[in-house]
Amino acid sequence: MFNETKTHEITVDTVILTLKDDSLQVLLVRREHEPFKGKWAIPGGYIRMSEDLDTAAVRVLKEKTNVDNIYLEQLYTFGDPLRHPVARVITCAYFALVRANDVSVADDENVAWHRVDNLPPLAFDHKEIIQYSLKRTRERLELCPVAYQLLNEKFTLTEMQRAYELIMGKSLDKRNFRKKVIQTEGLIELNEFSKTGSKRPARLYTFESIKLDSKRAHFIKKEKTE
Amino acid sequence: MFNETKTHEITVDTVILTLKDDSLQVLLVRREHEPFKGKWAIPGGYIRMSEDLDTAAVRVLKEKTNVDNIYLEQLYTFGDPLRHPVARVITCAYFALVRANDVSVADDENVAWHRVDNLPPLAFDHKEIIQYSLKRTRERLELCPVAYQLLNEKFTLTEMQRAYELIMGKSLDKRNFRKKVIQTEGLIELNEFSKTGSKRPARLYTFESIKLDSKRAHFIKKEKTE
DNA sequence: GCAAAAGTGTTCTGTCTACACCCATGT
DNA sequence: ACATGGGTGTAGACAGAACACTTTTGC
Repeated sequence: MFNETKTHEITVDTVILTLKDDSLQVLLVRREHEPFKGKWAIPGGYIRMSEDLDTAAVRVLKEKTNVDNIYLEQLYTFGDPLRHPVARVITCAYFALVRANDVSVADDENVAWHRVDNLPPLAFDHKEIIQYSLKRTRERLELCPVAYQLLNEKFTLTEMQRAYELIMGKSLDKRNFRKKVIQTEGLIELNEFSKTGSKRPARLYTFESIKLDSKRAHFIKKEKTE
Repeated sequence: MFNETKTHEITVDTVILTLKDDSLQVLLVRREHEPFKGKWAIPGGYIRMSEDLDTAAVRVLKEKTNVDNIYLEQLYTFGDPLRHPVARVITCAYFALVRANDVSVADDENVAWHRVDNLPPLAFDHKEIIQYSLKRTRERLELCPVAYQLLNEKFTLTEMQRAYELIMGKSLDKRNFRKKVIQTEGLIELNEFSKTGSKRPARLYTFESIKLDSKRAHFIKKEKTE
């Protein structure tokens, strides 16, 4: 009976997604300790006694990537008693969308971006968590333009379309995409043009700085319909 | 530093919703102990070491209502350090949709259904949890006909429409509602008619027994589009 | 002048909304 | 026969999908 009432450990783990090298990538860290020593895992940590779950997730993100003020949303809480081979650890999973440029990661043999379509073997149930975060990201994208969280502050519509395509995993019609996206509230057309490349310059756009955090994320759909 | 790495207590709390007396109601239990002794709260309990979170939620539900095999979905994990005035208790909240007829509750001064539009003062952050469960239920209802989880096995379309109206909080057009609902996959038109009442008998419908559990709930939308 | 990406409209189709009357039964 | 809730169809608005050519620049 003691066994049945004992409390459990609880952690936060965060799936950190970015666009990089024309693919959707997730930040993984190599585990330094058993279990799964040497395996890749999504970054996580314990929750301090004075911290809200969101705050803990923000802290973990900041520690790993040195970014804050980004899109961060609680994903799901995973509590299978067998998910951890040794202890009983329940994890409250978050996911974050970050701009690759904003991130300063020690991208070395122990911390690295991995393409979500080519993941290495992962510790615990982290593969399932990542898969679920992708599903949720797609759902979010259908409701609101969170993709701009992955883009630079100024971006072309082609870049934005490519972000959508990478996340949704399918190609989109250029005209339909633009027709829809230009009537998105908050999108601002700039009088600037990308000067990259040897082709026709593309108009740049930006987004009003709508601060989305995990608290507001619950209400995205509601806000849209009101 | 000890304080910062100490583990936390974790519970599951379940918002149990039903339709009763032409209103959406939630099952509340009166707290027997401090803190909030005597206040109403949603039922909850500790997670056993060998239990998955879903299993714990099912168990709590079974203990309180003696129903199982109903719609149960993880809602959100609430972890504000101030949500519990004494200890640090993180709660993984679930919500369940049950048929009032299936439930056997000791409906007394300590366990009772309450209309969601007229809640008594609640312990902890349980009001917020209930509000969020209503929002989620509305979202689910837009994607799939979970309302049948609240209806008797055989029901009339008018009953189903009323369920939608109570959950969505607005009245619906009868013809549009029927047009949409009759093309829902899984709805079966019976050659039986309700003989209640003194008016024209209404055709009865039923649903194929699609077993929805919290695991599948993640994939409801996906299944619909595939 | 040509290669390469940027930019631009129309038609069709299916879905959602608004809306009013007849039907079957019990009393 | 009448009161009551059950049951039905159509027209307009809107959103999403399919689809091809012209424009601007660097080389």
